[in-house]
Amino acid sequence: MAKGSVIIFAGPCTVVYEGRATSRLGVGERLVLIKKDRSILVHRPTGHEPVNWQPAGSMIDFLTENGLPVIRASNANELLKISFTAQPSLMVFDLRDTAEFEMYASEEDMKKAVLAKPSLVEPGFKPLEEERQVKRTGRVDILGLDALGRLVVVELKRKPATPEDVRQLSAYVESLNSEFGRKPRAILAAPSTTKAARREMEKTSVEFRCLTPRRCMQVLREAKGLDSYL
Amino acid sequence: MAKGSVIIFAGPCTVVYEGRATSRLGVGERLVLIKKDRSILVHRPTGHEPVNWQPAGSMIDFLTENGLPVIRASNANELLKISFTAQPSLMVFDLRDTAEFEMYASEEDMKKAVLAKPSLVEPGFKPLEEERQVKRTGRVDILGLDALGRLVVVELKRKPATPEDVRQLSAYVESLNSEFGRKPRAILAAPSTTKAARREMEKTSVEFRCLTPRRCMQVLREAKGLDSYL
DNA sequence: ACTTTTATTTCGCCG
DNA sequence: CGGCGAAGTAAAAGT
Repeated sequence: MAKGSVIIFAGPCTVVYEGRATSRLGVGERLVLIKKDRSILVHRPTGHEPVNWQPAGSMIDFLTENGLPVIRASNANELLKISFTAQPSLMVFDLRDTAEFEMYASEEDMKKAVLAKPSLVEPGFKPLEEERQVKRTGRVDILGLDALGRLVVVELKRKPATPEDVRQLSAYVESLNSEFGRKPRAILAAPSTTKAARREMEKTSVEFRCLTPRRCMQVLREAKGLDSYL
Repeated sequence: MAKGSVIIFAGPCTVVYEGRATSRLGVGERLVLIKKDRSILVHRPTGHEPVNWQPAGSMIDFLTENGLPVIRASNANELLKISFTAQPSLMVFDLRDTAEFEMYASEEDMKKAVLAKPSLVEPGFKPLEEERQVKRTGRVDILGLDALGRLVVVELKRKPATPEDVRQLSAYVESLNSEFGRKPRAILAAPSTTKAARREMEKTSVEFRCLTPRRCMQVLREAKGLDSYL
């Protein structure tokens, strides 16, 4: 992360973007942030997302047209052009920031929790493999055996399960059926389901298991506490 | 859009987020933008995405701890806390911005182009309905008939088609099969496909038709040119 | 208000 | 480097 200056232009401008799509924005007062890594953001007075932007590594040119500043940020396939219609204010900040950003309770954390405590899925569940590549279909979160020794595919979601999630899991079931000649059970573990997902599940024998990121965090903390004794 | 002030704090701070997940960020110099709609952004010196944020409508409190400013931005389930470790610089910008943001060549535009010139899908294609609701499955982009009078489901994508897209289209085929007792043809029109999507298509009789947003834009321009004569 | 879909998604991982 | 799935996705559109 290290350090770098951030330049802010504040003033009235028009914005044109040509690239993956095309956009036009008429005259209005905005903030333009340009960072040392040559990422650029155009912010309107509302909305937490920039109206236009260009990711890091763009080529940034500062031009003048009719005595007013113009910023061109371009890469191989995209062009962002910001034309000021009056002299903008200009500020420069030198920022030093070497801190590490840490995030917890991701879907990855949910998987760690299930591997640490498989009964989160159901009593007697035994994980065999994680992230198994299923032929021509994709990757399964966890593959394991249930208490009766039957193959189980587990899909983890940190948000309410959608019909999409159910279809994806069904596709895994079909592929594994082809591969092993036996239909595995399918368990979708998520904090909840949407109604449409429920309907999709009724059609496809996918089972639902309620599992929240919060519960997984608890398990991980307990597991970590145990680790410190080993 | 109208107008509103934007407040920028610049200075060293720590950031804590608790909500859908949990994050921690140690001391470093950052920019904090607060807009009139009470959206809030924390920007590090690099990266075009904010490291932490809170969407519009958050409750924002300005506090003081040990003589230094603390910003708390919270909503029902989430809390963002920014604690400065030295006096930050403070700037306020009053921005007036009423311009309309216009974006072209979206998936919607692709649909308009196909309706204006159905042969983009294939010669003899005749659209019947757009955005048809399919029972318990979702909405189909375009439903029509091919040159031989067979039912055709068309799905449009402005980006390379994924296995996800193929599965979704297959689900439509199944639903329409149940509904009409006849299996429709399925055409996925996109600028390209991923390899995995190709494999998925081989399994499911979904056909691919190359169609780029750029070509659609041309057609729309032509159609617009025609319109001006009518 | 809730669900579903889209996105110039961005980001990270893995082949 | 491309493909693929996740994201505190966010925001828009439909129900």
